[in-house]
Amino acid sequence: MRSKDEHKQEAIIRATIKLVNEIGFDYSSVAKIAKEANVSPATIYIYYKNKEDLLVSTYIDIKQKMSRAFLKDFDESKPFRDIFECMWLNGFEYVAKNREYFQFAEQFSNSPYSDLVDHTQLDKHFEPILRVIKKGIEQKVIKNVSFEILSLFVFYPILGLSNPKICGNFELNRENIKQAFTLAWDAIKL
Amino acid sequence: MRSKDEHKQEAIIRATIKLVNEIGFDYSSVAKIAKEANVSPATIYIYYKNKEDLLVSTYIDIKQKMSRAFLKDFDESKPFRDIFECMWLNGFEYVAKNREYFQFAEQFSNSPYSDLVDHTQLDKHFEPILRVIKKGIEQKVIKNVSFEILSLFVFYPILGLSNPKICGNFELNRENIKQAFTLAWDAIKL
Amino acid sequence: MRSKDEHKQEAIIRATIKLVNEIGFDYSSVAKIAKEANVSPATIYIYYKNKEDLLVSTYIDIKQKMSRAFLKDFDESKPFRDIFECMWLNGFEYVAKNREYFQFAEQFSNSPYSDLVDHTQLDKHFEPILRVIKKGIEQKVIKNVSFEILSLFVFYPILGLSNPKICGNFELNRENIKQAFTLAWDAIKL
Amino acid sequence: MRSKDEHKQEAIIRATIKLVNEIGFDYSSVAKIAKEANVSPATIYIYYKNKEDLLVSTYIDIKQKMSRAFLKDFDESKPFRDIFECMWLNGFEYVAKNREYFQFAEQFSNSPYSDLVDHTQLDKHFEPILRVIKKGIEQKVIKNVSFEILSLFVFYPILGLSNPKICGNFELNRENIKQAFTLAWDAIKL
DNA sequence: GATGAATGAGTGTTCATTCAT
DNA sequence: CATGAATGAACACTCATTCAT
Repeated sequence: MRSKDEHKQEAIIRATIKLVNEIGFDYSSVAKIAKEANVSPATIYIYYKNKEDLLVSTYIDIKQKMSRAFLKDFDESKPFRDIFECMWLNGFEYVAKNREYFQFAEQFSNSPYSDLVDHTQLDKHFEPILRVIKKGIEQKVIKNVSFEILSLFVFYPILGLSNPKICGNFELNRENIKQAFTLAWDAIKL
Repeated sequence: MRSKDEHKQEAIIRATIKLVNEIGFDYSSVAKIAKEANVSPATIYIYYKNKEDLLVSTYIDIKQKMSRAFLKDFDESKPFRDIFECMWLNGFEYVAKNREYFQFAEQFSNSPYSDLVDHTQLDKHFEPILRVIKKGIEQKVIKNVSFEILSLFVFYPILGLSNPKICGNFELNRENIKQAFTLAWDAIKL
Repeated sequence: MRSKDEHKQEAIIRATIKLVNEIGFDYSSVAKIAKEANVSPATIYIYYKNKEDLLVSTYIDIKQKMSRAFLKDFDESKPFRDIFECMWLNGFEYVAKNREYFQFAEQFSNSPYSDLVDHTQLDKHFEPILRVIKKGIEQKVIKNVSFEILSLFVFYPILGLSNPKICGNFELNRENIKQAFTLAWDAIKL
Repeated sequence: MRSKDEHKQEAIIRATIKLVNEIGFDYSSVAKIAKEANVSPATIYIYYKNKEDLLVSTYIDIKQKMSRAFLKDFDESKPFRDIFECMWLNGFEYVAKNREYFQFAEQFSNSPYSDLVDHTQLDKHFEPILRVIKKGIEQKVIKNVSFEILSLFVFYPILGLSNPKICGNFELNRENIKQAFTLAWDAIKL
């Protein structure tokens, strides 16, 4: 018996993300992904039940990595603004360094496959963020707005940075990041 | 290209937007769009060169309507903050009332078709906005950040509101809108 | 608009029967049938919903033709033995002249597609036969056995004649037919 | 090829017959048969050269068992009618008790695999039957018809009984069998 | 002997598009 | 102008079979 080749599975995931970003969600057929990964189309079906499974699994993988990045060095005992800054910068940096992941994620969440994901399950990983935000509101450090609105003005812009169609030739230097964070903070601070 | 024909063309556009939003970009085949519009597949090729043309045209149409909405009652002689508020609220209202347009636009800009659009041409419609922003920076009313960053924290969140996957059960009442605008304004004001 | 080409549909049916008989039910793929009929695989889907529909329709078509053949010159006023002989010989002749139909039918009824046919509906065409048989039993001309058993010893053998694997090099001349009918009649007569 | 192995081989044969009867010849893939037999697909290729070999071997196995059943208690010294009755009833009983075997056999003989079987070899097992029939004809006990026709009216109906599509809800009790034999005998007796 | 990973060729079906009417 | 018939190419997926372990 041959054992499952980790390299192959990784190659498949890489090929999936690459192709989806290059030619879009639709045109990324199983055959093309297989070719890009130097693998037979049939091989993909050893690792994944079907195309849906491949895409959903890849998405969940990315999301989990993302939540881990956001919560790196998370220390709830620090003052709100420090926690928030740490979290935001972590997120920013991670997205910036892994743009291709988030292009994929963006395309995925705009596809019908998105409905197949158990979002409440996935959101659990982001629960600590929610908790901190609530505390910030209680302490009257930030505005009392719903998490949806806050998210749209504070975290959603981060994802926009991964979209080369929105800011393709935009350089993410230290100064830019600082500026961007200032906008995010000013938006929510009281 | 009069009367009866425009009915058909409109039906095709409506069907395109509806299907793309309901079943996603990839599954929206020409045949299905034709059926939804009560038209033969061949008829679509009378009004549009091919599928690409249909989708691109629909996108441009939406974008133009959007720029017109943003610039309604545009009066460059007013003070910056008034112009900005008017513009932002117009945009917000229009997006809120035409969510399906922007779901389509979102899906479109994440597809490879997006590359086929002459963005510089499209951006011309938004040129007055750019001009006002620049003036605001010169007058030291708002922060001196690149248009890309500003856009991400001020206008990009508006689009997020049209995405039911982001804020599906979120009610857009007068108070919410006011709150949201406050966040946008606080983000950029000096 | 091009109108549906009867020749094409006929060619598809002919190709289906021919291929099923030559290479068997399993190996008769849609692609092969299309090639045999000098038609694109996609064309088959204009005339039939799917492969199942193609096969089931072909089967029903054959069965209806068969019932019509059995009941040719059917005259219920004649004496039982005459009706029976006429019916049986009609059937024999038809099967003999259209062996390929019945090879297909045999293969079909041994396939899982068979379950998809509304047999009670199909059997209605054979209802007159059933009625005559019952009368024969009442008049004590033939043995009082269930229709299933009678059918197996009287009509089922007819179908066997169409199977070249059972009697491939068997010549069906006038004398043979007479002999065969004698066996059938002796089997059931009282 | 001892102990444990025979268990496996038997399991494979059982799984083959079961699956072919349940889901049909075409859908019975090697992978599915392997799963049903709790065995790896590769294992099947230890016992059989390929799928064809598996199916053909299974068929021959069934046929041999059948000929042995027909010829149980075969005693050529008895009068013709007794030999015939014994043979026929043996056959009937065996088929009735092993319907699944004959469903498989029926499907097999309608498949292209059937051509791969050396029928003259197989028919040797039935040679004693042929010999007896010939004697019956010489002794003017039965009609002088070709073995093919005789077979169709006497033995072929027996196989029909194994086909649930022909007589699914038909109960095979002692009386039925007697009746059926009477039909068979009346058909051929002079 | 026995296995599951691996695959090229094939499956049924739908695609975007063209064509004759 | 408008249509449904027609199609080659592509789709997601499964096949029988082989191979390294």
